[in-house]
Amino acid sequence: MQAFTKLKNSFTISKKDINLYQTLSCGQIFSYKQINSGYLVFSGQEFAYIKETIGDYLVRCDNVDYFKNFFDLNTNYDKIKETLVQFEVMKAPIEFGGGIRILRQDILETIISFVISANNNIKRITNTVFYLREHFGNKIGNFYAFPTLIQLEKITEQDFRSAGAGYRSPQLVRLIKELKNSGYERWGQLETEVLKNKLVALSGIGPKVADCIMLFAYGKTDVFPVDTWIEKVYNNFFQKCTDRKEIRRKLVDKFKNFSGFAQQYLFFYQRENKL
DNA sequence: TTCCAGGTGCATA
DNA sequence: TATGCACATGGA
Repeated sequence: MQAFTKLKNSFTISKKDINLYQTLSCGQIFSYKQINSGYLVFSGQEFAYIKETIGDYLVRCDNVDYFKNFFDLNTNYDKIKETLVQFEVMKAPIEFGGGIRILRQDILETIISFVISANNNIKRITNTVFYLREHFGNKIGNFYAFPTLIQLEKITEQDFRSAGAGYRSPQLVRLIKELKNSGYERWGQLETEVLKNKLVALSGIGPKVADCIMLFAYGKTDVFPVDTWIEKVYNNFFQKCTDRKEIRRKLVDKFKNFSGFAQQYLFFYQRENKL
């Protein structure tokens, strides 16, 4: 019997409100697997099995509240898209990937995953994150949770290298020490700039990784992670510029509290179409 | 073989 | 404060 058939609870999400393929493959999450009948989604100590039906997605999990928050179901994305589509540059990306929702992911997993993401590709990041789960995390059903901070503290630099973290391995060991007693779990209450200063003070976290963590774990939407793909977007659709700090400043100034949403629609559009 | 991938840290000026 | 280089590693 498959482990996910033992999950205790379920709820549905209408396909009008989400496109799961777009939401999972747009680069915001590394811990999911597409299987024949649907998706397995992992976050921190939880997981869900999601089955696609004609009109909606059936989410089976143990912790319904966790996954309703995870999929950001209290946010009205129609209103967000109505606002963004007024910008000419957003019309095609929203038409193409309008089913994306920003996930509210486990903070610790997001921090570690996006430090691994630096100068890396999504396939390899995914493999490294799953290696960490399978070698150091708690067993949940037939699967593995992301390691807790206590479990992460036991991982050596060589372990991280074996996981494929490469030259980021010593930074990860240092980062985990810094996270202990930092109170990072409660930083969501901080103003965006205060939170950013706290994050970039940690090992392995620069401005771009901090923006990703703020958007995907702390729910801050007045941020605009600028990576190699967004640099291409900016040069294709705005103007020629290689200064990522300047690109970020201009895009946040343009999209304000909708920046994080705009970023995901643009990122997905650029990456899927290799424009 | 070379380039690229959800960049960051560090030395130098 | 700004610039430039080194850093693992696998796929295209």
